[in-house]
Amino acid sequence: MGSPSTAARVSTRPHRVASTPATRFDRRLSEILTHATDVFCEKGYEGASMRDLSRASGMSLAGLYYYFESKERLLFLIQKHTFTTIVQRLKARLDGVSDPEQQVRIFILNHLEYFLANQAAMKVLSHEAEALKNGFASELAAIKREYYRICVGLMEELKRERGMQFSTRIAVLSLFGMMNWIYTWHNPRVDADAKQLANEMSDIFLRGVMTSGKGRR
Amino acid sequence: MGSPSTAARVSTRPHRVASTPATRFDRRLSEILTHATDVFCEKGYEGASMRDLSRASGMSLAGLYYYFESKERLLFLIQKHTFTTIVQRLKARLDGVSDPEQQVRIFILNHLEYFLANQAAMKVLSHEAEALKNGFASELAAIKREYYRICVGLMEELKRERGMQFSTRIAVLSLFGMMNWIYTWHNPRVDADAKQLANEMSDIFLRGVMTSGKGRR
DNA sequence: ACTGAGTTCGAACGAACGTTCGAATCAGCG
DNA sequence: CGCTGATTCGAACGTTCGTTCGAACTCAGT
Repeated sequence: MGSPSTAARVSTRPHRVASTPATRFDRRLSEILTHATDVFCEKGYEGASMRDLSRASGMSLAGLYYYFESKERLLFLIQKHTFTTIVQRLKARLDGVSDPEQQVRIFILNHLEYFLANQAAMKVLSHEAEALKNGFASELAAIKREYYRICVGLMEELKRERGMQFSTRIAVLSLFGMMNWIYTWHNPRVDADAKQLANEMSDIFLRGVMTSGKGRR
Repeated sequence: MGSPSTAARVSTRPHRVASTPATRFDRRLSEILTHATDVFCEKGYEGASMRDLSRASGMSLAGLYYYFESKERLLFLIQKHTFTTIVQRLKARLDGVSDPEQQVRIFILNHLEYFLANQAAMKVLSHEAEALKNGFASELAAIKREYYRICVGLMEELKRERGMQFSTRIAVLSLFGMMNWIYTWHNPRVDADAKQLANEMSDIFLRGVMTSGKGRR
């Protein structure tokens, strides 16, 4: 309400030729999202001001509001796009693979590859998970739950196949912890690339969770 | 400079009898720290205003500044106290234990027990790790490094004793990820207590890291 | 050259921010 | 009681915050 009819929404207008894959509006918006992601990554959502975002994207303070109606919605757009993309890539990679262990290894590799290739966006996704409110929060929580459910499904399948016993919830959440914590320590000049890290973490996690015996202290 | 000579510092004044373990100043300060910890936990450091802290601690806005000279120093005091305490408890528990696997299990148990018993403080410590600047940041980084080094030491000892091969850095940082991520998911009404969680995570981690074979995919 | 929709901006809004200051209140002791 | 230093507070400081508004610019179609 109170805004121009076509502004501040993702374009639904037809684009005539394939020369430009999206409208000018969408292209400019995603440029802004990219710059905003870097600023949120560096200063945090609350710590970053609209004036910081203006400076980073080279657009005036007022001009930004042509592309989104609030700072909170901007964060939402960043998080939703990032999360949707990683889920979608995962599904494509899992397609056609049936061995449960392979599937879990693919899950970990997909997560870490995307994480390291889009460090800023993934840090914003991990670190600012609680910054959104109400409607924004619940829409994002739905995607998060889907992603979590996929991982739980893979683990349960692996468990059934090999007749193992462990708490799926603790295992999966521990795995997420291992993977997401990366943004606090990964240094591209010191640490290995995503493929090798994924192998190391997969080995630790899978060997840890397999091995039937309860292994009490 | 510009502040009263005794104010805004931890007391070095002698307290005469053992009836009160600290001065009135120190007691009041730690009450404020407790309330501030809850607010920082809920709203984040940047998201929490001094007026929020005033409301939560039942003291006037101006009154707070009698106890610390800036919002940043308040966060520093919280983080330093929390981190110092967990390191100190760890050292006491490790004393006299010589079996490396036992030592690692104790490390994990100590971390998780303290984490769950002081969830708010540990979330502030984990989540607001980048909020401090310059002097404050480096003093805290020193404690963090000491804690990290202790864990690395235990792992190297375990590695030597059993002739294993793995990257200590990746293993230790993965372990920290598993443990610290807890603040994003732990629900006391659903999840087990610290002792059991520590056992489950220890089993996953130790079994994952042991087992000599490289285990390539 | 004119139109009209799409895009950008300078300037300002009221609210909230962290911090300060001087006066008021309190507690303990002569 | 009255004195003294420790503690607390209301009121304000100047700055920065997210957001708004109307005017100006761009540019394809006539």
